[in-house]
Amino acid sequence: MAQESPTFSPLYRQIKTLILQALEAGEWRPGQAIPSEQELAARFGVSQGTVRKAIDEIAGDNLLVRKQGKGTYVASHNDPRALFRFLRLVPIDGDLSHPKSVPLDCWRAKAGQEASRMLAIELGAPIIILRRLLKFANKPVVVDEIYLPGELFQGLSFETLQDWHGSLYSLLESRFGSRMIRAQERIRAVAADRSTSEALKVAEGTPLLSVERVTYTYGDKPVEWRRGLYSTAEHYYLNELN
Amino acid sequence: MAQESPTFSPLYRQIKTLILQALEAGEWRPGQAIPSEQELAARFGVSQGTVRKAIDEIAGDNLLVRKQGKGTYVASHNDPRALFRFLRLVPIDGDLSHPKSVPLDCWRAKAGQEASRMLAIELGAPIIILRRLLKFANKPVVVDEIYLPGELFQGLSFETLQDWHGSLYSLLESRFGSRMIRAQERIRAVAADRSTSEALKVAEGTPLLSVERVTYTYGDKPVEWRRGLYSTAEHYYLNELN
DNA sequence: GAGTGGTCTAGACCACATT
DNA sequence: ATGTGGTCTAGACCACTCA
Repeated sequence: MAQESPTFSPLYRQIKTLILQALEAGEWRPGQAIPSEQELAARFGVSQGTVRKAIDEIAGDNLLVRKQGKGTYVASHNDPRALFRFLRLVPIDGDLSHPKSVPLDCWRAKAGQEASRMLAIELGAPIIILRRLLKFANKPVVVDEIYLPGELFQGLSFETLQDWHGSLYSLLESRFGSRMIRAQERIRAVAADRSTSEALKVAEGTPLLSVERVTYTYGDKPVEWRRGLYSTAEHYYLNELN
Repeated sequence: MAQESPTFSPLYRQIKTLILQALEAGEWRPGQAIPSEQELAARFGVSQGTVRKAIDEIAGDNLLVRKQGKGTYVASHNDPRALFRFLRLVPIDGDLSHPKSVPLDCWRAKAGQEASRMLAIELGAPIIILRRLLKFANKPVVVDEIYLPGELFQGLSFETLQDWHGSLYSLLESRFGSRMIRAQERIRAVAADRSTSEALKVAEGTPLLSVERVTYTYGDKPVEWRRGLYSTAEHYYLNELN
C-alpha cells in the first residue's frame, strides 16, 4: 500500500488530493453539502477515519465547513460568516458595523509589467481595472484599485457591480465561478496623493497604509491583484500572531 | 463519563487543559521533551489516541513541537526556527538575512494610563521601558519602544541586553521564565517625528508603519506592550490571509 | 533493536439537526 | 427514528531517530 521511503505520502493525504480535485472540478457547488464521510469512504475504498482526517485538513484551510448533525459544506463567500473574510481593518472604537462598498470606476486595459507579473498572465493580456471606496459608518476609509484577468471575468461591468448586493468575492464566485481561497498582503506606509486625499477626505500627504493583495484560487493560481490605501485616522489594521 | 448537554467538553479537551496546566506550572522546561504519548495516556487514564488529539491541538497553537521518532518538545524562543517568530517585516529584494537588534536605552518608570491598560497592571506600577533599533544588512529599519511590567523582570538592565546574543523573547524566557505565546498587532500609518527620522535615517515626515504589539503568556496574560516604527522604503510587512 | 510519533482500521457510542 | 459529524477505544503496522 504505502510507498517506499523517499516520496512517502500517507493515505489520507492522497484522499485529500482527490477531494480537492473534486472541489476544483466543481463536482459540488459552494454552499452545498458534500457526500457524507461514510459515502466518501466507500467511494475511495478507505475507512471513515481516513476520510475524516483528509476533510479535517481541508476544513482547516477554510475550503470546507463542518456542521455537526448536518454535513460538510463547500465554503462560500456568500456565507455571511465569510463576508469580508480577508479584511483586517477595524474601527478604533469597537463599532462592529460592516463596511459598505461603493464602486467608482470600471474599465478594461492591457496588462503592464506589474499586473502581468502579479497575475501571472501575458504582458498585454486583457485585464479589468476597477476602483471603489470602502465606507465604514458612511465615512470613506479605503480606496481600492483592483486588477482582474479579463479572460476570467468577461461580462463584468460597472452596472454589474452596482447591482450586486454583497462582497466582491461573492460576486466573482457566484457569477464567474472563481473562488478566492487565500491571499497575501504586503503592507507599506505611503503619503496620500492628490486624488486619494480627496476620495478619503484627508489632507494631501497624510500617511496611509498601502495594502497590496494578491488573491489565489485553487492550485495557487493568482486571480486578483489589488492595492488599497487605508486611512488609519479612526481605524487600524489588526493582525493576530500565533 | 461525558457530562450532560449544556457544558459538554470532550475528554481530549480536558486532557488538553491538564497538559496546559502542567506546561504553565513549568513541569517541563522549554526545549525539553515531554513524556511520550503512552506515558501520558497511562498517567491520565485514557487511550493514546485521546492524548494524541490533545497534543495535536496544543502543537497547533505552537506551544509544543512534535518530532517524529524523537518525542514532543516544549516550544522555545531559543529554537532557531522560532527566532523572530512574530516579525513580519521582509526586505523587498528577497534578502533573507536575519535582522540584528541594537539596544539604545533602558530605564524604569511608573505605568501611565496607556501602559497600565495594555499590560493590565495598576496605574503607577513599576515598568521597564527599553528602546532599540532593528537593523537589516546593517541598516536601521525599525525603532522599537518596549514596555514590560517591572515586577516580572527585576534584574533586567541595559548591560543584560547588550550581553545577550539572541532574541529579546529568548532572553525573557531563559532568564525570567516568561514564555511569549501569542501576540496581537495594531497597524497604522504615521509620519516620522524628529528623533525617529534621525534613528532610521529618513526625512522628517516620512510615512512609517506604526506597529503596536501586545504579547501574551499563558492564560492570555499580557506581558509586553511595544510600539515599533517601521521604515518601508526597502521592506514591507507581509501577512498571509487564510 | 528499541522507542517515539504517524497512520490506518473497525467498531461503539455521543451530540446535534431534521423528519 | 434516522442520518450526520464528533469522540473514544484498542490494536496493528509504518517511518524516523538513535544507540
